[in-house]
Amino acid sequence: MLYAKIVVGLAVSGPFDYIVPEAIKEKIKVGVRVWVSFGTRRIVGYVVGLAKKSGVKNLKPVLELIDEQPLLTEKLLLLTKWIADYYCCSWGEAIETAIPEDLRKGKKTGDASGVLKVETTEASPYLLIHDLDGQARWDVYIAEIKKALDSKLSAILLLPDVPYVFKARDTIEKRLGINARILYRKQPKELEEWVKLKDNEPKVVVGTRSAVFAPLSNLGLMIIDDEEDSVYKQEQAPHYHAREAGLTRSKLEGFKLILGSSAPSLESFYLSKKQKAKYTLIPRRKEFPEVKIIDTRRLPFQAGKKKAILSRLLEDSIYSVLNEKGKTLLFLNRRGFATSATCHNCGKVLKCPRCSINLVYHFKEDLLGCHYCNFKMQPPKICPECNSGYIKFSGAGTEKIESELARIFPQARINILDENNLNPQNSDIAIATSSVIRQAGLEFDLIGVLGIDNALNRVDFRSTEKVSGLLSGLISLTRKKFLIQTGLPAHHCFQALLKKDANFFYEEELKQRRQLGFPPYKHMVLVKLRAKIEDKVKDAAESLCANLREINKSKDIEIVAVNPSNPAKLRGNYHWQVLLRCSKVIAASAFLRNSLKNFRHSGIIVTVDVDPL
DNA sequence: AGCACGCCGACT
DNA sequence: GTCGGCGTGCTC
Repeated sequence: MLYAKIVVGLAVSGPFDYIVPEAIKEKIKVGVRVWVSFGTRRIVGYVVGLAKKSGVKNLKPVLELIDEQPLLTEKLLLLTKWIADYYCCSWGEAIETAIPEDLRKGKKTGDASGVLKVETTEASPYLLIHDLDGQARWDVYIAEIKKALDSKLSAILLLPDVPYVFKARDTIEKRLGINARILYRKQPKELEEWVKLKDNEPKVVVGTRSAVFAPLSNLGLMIIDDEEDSVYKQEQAPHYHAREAGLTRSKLEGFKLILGSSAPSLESFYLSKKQKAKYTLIPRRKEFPEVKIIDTRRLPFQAGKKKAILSRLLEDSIYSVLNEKGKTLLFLNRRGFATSATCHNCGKVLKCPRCSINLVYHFKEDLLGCHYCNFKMQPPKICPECNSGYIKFSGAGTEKIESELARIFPQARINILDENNLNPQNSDIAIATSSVIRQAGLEFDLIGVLGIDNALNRVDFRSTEKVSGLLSGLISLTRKKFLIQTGLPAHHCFQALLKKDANFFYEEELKQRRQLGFPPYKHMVLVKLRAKIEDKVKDAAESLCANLREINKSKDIEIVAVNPSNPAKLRGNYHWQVLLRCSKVIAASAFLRNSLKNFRHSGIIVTVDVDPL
């Protein structure tokens, strides 16, 4: 008798044993897909093991073989198993996040030939490239890819987004004179492209997050560019991070892993600090601008009025740049005109009906909009709450700044840069939110940073890191003058710029993270709960938290808090979360898997997010 | 995640 | 009397 150990793409722990029928005994292999009856359903199963005996009675048979050759290599099975153990999902769910959709639905591949195996036993060194120049790291990438190909090994290059993938593919093809493959979710002919990667020809694959699972068997190199980008963390469960998956895959398969960024994550910097990764700093080639930090607490008041949006110094600087026909960029991370709409009479602040978020007034459309869901409404003439007061708009967004500037500098051409219009060509003064920073090749004579304190005052331990990354992106767009208006001038994310020391911020931030027991020193785990009824979610979250505290025996696992999420209401659902902290994620994940198994509150959806961003 | 089984309310 | 609500348990 032969039995197959099979996992399925559902939130159920397996593997499940099935009888292998005589007819397919010779053909079934670890790594193939099969059709199985599961409960009352017929679904795709993934064979993760074969055994001569089974401890389970009344087994069902495997219904049908889907693949002639293993779809999943042994290494890919190990990697997905690790994803399941670390990110607290089932092995089957992890496998399904690693393969194209057509394969999850049981579509046949038209056969792939992967027989020959080139084992690479090279130790896996990690390299972190901190590239202040912005583009210089590409020389290293190209050289390393060439090196891999010369040793008849393949390379994977990950980028945050599809347009970058195409750009990178072109660069590689041009500089190396080869053909590179492209891989990203939902690309045309994704399945075909995926299957083509399985032959053993050395090749270069350029892709997005999911390409970390590209089915290459002879990897010599993986590069993760812009490794600090949050898109490398999957928003849906399983919430894996491509950097962590890449590090683990590198350990399993023994290839070199390069992390590249102009503003590395603290996780990666810490990796290099611990000597686990080699650190290379590429210095900034163009001149460093003059940096000034303007203390807004000491801004002179305009005669009898509230504080000005622009400080005197910034206003004067813009004026002289204008006079010299130069270009100014003003950065403000708040879209819209007014960031809150308040009733003059009862003080009611208008919020999105589906989210716990203030509505933002957009001048051009003359609409109030929610920046979380796409809710929009006409601004009411009088307060819907008390039916008497007028609605007053306050808080400055990019549109407000635009109108202010138009008043102060009537002669200037002023434009807001956003997703639809990233070209500052015809602007004397461009106003932008963070979407602009990625745009390569922009150059300004003056950059002014406004309203950054909101971002810094968030109850998010990563807020400082985000601001620092934002500033380093911005400062790369000028070689002349960089002005920051802030009420927190002593903050290390600003002081780092004054010191012109690339590592100052990281050292300082790591000190604080260590003191507070935050990542990368400790791991956070969020158990998220959501439902339509607020009280139900609250009760469920609190009872889950109490339950976890009661049954937790591990000294390493700390059940920190139970809170409403931020935002607490999103698209009509209420969100609560239980926060855990630990040093050993695999153990904490196993603890949660066990505890959540018999925790059922009807109508409530529970998900686990390990290492949340 | 589904899907079935089972025990309570309001309808032809 | 029965249709159907969803709470509960299971899937080799």
